[in-house]
Amino acid sequence: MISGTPLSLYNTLTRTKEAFTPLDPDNVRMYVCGPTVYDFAHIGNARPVIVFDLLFRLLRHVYGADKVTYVRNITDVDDKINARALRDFPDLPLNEAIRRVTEKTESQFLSDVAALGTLEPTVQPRATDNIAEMQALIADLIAREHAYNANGEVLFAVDSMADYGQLSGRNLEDNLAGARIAIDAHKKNPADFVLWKQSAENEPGWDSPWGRGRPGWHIECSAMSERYLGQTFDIHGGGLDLIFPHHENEIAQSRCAHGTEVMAKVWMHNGFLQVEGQKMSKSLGNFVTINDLLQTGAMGGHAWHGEVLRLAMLMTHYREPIDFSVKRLEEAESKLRDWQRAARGAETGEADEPDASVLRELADDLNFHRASVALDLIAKKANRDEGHARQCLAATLQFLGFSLDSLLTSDEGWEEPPHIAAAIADRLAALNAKDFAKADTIRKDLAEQGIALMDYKDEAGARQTKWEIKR
RNA sequence: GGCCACGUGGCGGAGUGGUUACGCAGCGGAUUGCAAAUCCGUGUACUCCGGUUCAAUUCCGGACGUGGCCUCCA
Repeated sequence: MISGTPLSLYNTLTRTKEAFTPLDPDNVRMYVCGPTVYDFAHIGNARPVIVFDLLFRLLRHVYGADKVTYVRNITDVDDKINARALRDFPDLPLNEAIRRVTEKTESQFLSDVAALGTLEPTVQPRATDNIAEMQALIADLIAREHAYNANGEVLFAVDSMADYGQLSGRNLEDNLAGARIAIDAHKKNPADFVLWKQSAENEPGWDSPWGRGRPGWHIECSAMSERYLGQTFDIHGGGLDLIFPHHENEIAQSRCAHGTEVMAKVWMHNGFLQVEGQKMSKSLGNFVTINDLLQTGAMGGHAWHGEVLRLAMLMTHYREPIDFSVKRLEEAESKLRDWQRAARGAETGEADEPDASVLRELADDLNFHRASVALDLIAKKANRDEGHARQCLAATLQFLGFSLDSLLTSDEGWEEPPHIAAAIADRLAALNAKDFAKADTIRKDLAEQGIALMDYKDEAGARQTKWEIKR
């Protein structure tokens, strides 16, 4: 362990916080459920992306940047995708229509997510590139008598697994009590779920020993995690809502196919999100996509920087519910600006280490909020010019996925317009001549261009001016 | 009906069996030609009802409230 930081993570499987020990410190392996690419990702989708990016960064720091494998899948086979393809491209052949939908949505997702300050996962496999692996897994399950063929569907037999339901803490009787499971005559147990289903002519399908069809929802993650991470790996993450049935069924498939006791050692789940105190839904009209926030005034009347969204998301512990609101975004924005102001002028290099106290807080089940308190303290020291606080703050911000000037200068390709420097020089000359009227005029002109000027005195006591973009 | 979270001061949000969380906003002060930025100081809290305890916001039980899952929704 490079930094000697002991990690402790909350494990849904045991409902406790546990010391984390990787199976192989030279290859720490994490799988996170990624998007189904049929529509813009909403801000709820952004939460696991951001949370597990933070964990990825922490793991890379602790075990080494090249010793962590992070897999986030792209689900590009799904009935919602089919429906969208038929709706949007009714005149194209189905496969072509589907390809259009998934390619467009995937690239949109990747650019949205990049704006949130996230690193790219090591591998981002697509379901459609892993059909053969899924079929092999299903064949194994049938061979081991954990799956059966009925009515043209291959189903997983939950009764064949003694400890099915371990992750979600529910037993099969509980599920039946709800009486909301469709009783299908062809299922041996109503809780049995589909591994492979037949496709009609107008549905995408692949040839298989069980006829032309397509995979069930859960099997892709079992197949892809095995392919890239092995039969047993360290961490599996996703949203709270995936615990049941998705993750429960992934576990059932993988363990039964491989005859293993464990699929992933640690299961981590982020909490849900509301918008302005209400459940996010299209019918309530408060459905907000990442892209809306980055590009439009859908929330708060103007677009928000991706790093502001990142901070707004991390301000609350990942397992707690979040109420996503304009007020929260404003608070995140002013906090990030405070940090960037305090870090300004820092000279950073590759050797700069993130702050130890920040790392310590993050190592405690990703307690970002306590880490941010530590960051506030460093920022305060930086503002007082204490020691290496400024460098430390800058390095820590970058480690956490924030840039050093995104809120102080303009977004992309920003270069300081020469007239700003000239105007500042003119104004300083005016000030030294005690021509305050002229100085104020210059400041007002720049303010109208969105540039805020701030006077201060340098170490020699001479008057200086700095500037930043104001909103 | 079953299972699972959560309920902290104006807001955000940690944490703890007894001692200031912290941040934002507010207020007071310093600094400043003015302003901004920055620094210093400062008030308000733990949903309700029982129980355990010398002591509970923190443990236990219950109530109420909010949200999630049991419907291929992160």
